[in-house]
Amino acid sequence: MPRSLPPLNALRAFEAAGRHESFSGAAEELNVNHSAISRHVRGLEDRLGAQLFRDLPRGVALTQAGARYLAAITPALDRIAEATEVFHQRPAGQVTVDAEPLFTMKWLVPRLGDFYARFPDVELRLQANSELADLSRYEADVALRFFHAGPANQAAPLLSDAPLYPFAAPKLVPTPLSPEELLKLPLLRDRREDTWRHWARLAGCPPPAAAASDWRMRARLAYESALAGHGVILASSELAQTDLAEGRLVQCSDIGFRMGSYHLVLAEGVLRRSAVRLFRDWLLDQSAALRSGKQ
Amino acid sequence: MPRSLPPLNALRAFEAAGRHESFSGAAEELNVNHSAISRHVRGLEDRLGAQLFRDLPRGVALTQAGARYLAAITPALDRIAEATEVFHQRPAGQVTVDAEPLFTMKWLVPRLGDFYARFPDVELRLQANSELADLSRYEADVALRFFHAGPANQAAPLLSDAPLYPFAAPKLVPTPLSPEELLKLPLLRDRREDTWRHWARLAGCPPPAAAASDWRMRARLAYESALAGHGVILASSELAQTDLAEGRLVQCSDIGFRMGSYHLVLAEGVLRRSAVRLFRDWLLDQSAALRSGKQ
DNA sequence: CAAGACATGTGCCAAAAAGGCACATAATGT
DNA sequence: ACATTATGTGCCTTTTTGGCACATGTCTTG
Repeated sequence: MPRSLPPLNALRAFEAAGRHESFSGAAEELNVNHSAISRHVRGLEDRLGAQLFRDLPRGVALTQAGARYLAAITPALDRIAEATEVFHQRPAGQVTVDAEPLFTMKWLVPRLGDFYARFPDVELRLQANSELADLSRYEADVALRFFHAGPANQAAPLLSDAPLYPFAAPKLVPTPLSPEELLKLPLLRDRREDTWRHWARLAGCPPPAAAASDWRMRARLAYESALAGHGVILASSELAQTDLAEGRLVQCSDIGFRMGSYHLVLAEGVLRRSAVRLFRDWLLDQSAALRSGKQ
Repeated sequence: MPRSLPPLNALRAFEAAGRHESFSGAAEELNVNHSAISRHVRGLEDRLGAQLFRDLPRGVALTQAGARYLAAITPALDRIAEATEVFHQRPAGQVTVDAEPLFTMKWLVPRLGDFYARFPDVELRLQANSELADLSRYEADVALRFFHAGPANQAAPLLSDAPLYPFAAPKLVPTPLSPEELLKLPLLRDRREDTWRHWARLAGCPPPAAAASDWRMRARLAYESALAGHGVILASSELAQTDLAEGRLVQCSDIGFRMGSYHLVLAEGVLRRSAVRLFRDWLLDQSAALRSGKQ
């Protein structure tokens, strides 16, 4: 049941001619010669097998069928024009974004160049907070947060569910290691979760013994320590992406797992602001592009 | 504020591609090569300055902006297709038409050839009644009636408001006459109205004396009598049109007047039937064409 | 893991559509 | 009668559209 549409350019000519009840008027509106309108309308009439205009001593008038048709076509084209309008306005405004520090630095900031280029008139205000707090407390419009979330969460769409893998500076570990060897290295531990214990279980090894370097630190510090070659970190492959690509980190093992995922949380009612909608759309597109394999 | 529409053919390509989330699929639907779709979409993206699709490892997916746009475009195109559909179906059905006998013969019947040619599957059932009767009494769908009507009547649109002029067979009156001479000829009078008295007043003459031939007869008979050369008739110039064109009648004077007009009356609810809508539209178009000077 | 199938991008060229110009017709108003 | 307005049409140019063939990159399958 492929839908059968009339020639759309002829339709635009007809619609303008119908509104003006004048081919010349339509021609002027569409910046073409009157003969173009005349031909389009005639072509459309032939194609539809119906007379749309009637000759007047001076000009033309819609027939009943033409008037009826016009009454359907005009709002349809209006709707198209309206939907298209959106792309022509350069949206402006501020968006306040609250995100976890490591995510901000390693995921968000590297992509913002694209956003700034596309929407130079939208001002992003970045805030870094680790805690899962009420958005209104920080006066943020959107927050990017890590949840131990279940599956699809309508209210908080997924941004990143990349699994955690072990990463280290290449000077510490020039080449992939066996799990046993890896667990003998200094393990950088996040302040909040003992992810290494979980990893060891997955790898089929005994839980790693506590060591001098096992001080648990904030994610941001742990990551910097890994970059400095002080140990191995379990980090999201998406966060590590740029450092991996530029050789500052290497992936030490194929064994990885998911602890949760990053999600987008919106403050009440902010979607009414076009700048916020824009940022949200852009974020979700970035996320989808990342997950679909390409950049 | 000329509305700015995107290239509509590109839009159709985008819409199909968006629905399928596949350029090949869209190409198949539109019976073109996939490269045509690819180019159209790219052109639209360039023109809108926004990305509508994202590359997938295999195929494409809509971006947020693309999805939002599609959601507006699809119903608009649907609406166009729906409105266009009407022209493709060959409407069928019966329409029962009740009209005054003279109007039927001299106005309606001469034009019906056009109707039959356009809508061969619509069956017209013609009835002739002189009286202004309830439509339902005759079981007619539409009636064509002469009113002494005021101006625009929404419920009963105008069909013909041509003025009455004196007509006669050329063998009786080979050339236009002065009113005085004209009033000496046998005057054919309609059974219901003494229109000659009115005409004489307009022409600035005394009311015509009663004569042997002044028998008032039905309009149809009066008209036939005029054709046969038995006298002069006051008749609507639109009704006399064909006989005038073919030389069976000549107009005897430029003095004319309006007694009322022919209108279209519809029975309750019959507009729900497409055949009736069609006949009504056709009638109104005929009427408008006639009044606008051309055929 | 190699081979084939899929899905899309692109250069090049041909076909088709659209548009402009000039002129014709027809009606209107001075 | 004549300029003006509004549209139809033949002829030609320009623009758009589309197809083909090939390239890339991925997924599937034996």
